[in-house]
Amino acid sequence: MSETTPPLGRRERKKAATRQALADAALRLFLEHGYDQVGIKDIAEAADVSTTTLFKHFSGKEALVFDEDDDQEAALVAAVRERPDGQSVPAALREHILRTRIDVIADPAFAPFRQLVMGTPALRDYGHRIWMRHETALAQAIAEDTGAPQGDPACAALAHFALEALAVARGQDDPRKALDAAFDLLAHGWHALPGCTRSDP
Amino acid sequence: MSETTPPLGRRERKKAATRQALADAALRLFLEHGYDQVGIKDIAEAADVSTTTLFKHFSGKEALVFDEDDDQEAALVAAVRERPDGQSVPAALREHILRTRIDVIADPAFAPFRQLVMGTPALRDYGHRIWMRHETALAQAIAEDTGAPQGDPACAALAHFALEALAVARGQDDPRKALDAAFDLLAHGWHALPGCTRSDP
DNA sequence: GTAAAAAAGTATAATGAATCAACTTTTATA
DNA sequence: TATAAAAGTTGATTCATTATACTTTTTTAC
Repeated sequence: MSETTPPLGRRERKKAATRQALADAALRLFLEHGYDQVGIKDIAEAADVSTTTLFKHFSGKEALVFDEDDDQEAALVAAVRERPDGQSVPAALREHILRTRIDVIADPAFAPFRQLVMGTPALRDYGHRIWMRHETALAQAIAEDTGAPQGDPACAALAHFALEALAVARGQDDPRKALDAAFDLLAHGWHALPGCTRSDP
Repeated sequence: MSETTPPLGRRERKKAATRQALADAALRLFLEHGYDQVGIKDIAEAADVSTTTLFKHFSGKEALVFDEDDDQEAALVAAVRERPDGQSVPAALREHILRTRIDVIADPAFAPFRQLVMGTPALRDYGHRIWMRHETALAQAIAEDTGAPQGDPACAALAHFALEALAVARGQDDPRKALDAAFDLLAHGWHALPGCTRSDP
């Protein structure tokens, strides 16, 4: 669906292996000693390459932790395009994010990784940034779906807020409940909330 | 309203002067040559202080560009608390943000500054981060206003989205229109939009 | 009014991420 | 097989930021 498919040459195989060795070494060391306690040099040494080689594979220290997920964007767009009949766009996005980004991380096996990322500002920010990269693609998919013009501000807003909903949810005690609250707001608006007195149309 | 009020000692006066000299020199140099072309050393020299002194006044290179606005948060909270009768929370926030963060910047005199910040990823991100710092205070103000419990996820979501609306608006051709679209979404929900077929309750 | 404390500032060196330039080895291919 | 492209290496270099140890200024308390 993307690159040179199955027949990888020896070259690309070795390249991928080096890259993987770097990512593995980095994650292991970060989990063992903490992100700030591990230097680029340590990682390169552990993977038995030079630091310059490391930077040819990864754009920076934080990138070592995140797999550059190409499919993630496709899945997000598909969640909108191929949602079941009768399901609204916000509902489709809520379910997709809940399934792929909240429930998965809730697995106790991911706890140390989760703790590493959320406990390191540089990693939290970087993760958030690459997640938000899907904003324009998602906005476009929503616009197409609803027949709105390219770059319609309402679609752009929904796309942005839907992606941000993940950050909101993660900052709360009960992420699932918080995600529901955020998407209820996006679906029905603040005026639809119970304790919303003093409102004007 | 905050610090040692009028009677500033010589010490604090000089300190403030040094700080201002640094901020002025930084902004001037950044505007002249671009953020990445100016080093910390250049700024310190222009303000005639050592680089160590610079870092005693500012937490980092990006902070030189932004006045650490203490009142900003107070104004945001006040916009919710002291809004006119009959105005909803989203409407109050929309107006406040439009007035203090969109219309002001639209002044052509701010164009170079605006261009500097928006054209420099490090500055754009930093500015966004300090703006989002008001999230919890705003969420609390909203919760108090509506009688919701502390840390209510719907209030947290509204606070987050309302602040993010600024970023959405700035990324569009017509920021004012985009801000309206974003706040319409927050106020009335996606289901209230015209081209919103295939929706479920 | 002076002495001690607190705070601002300086110089210098170190760390750590990221980049640059020049070179070697490996792999693929014409 | 020759050769070009890509992977990797070495070593130096830049730049923001921090640490250490020192000097000067201003305040405050006696």
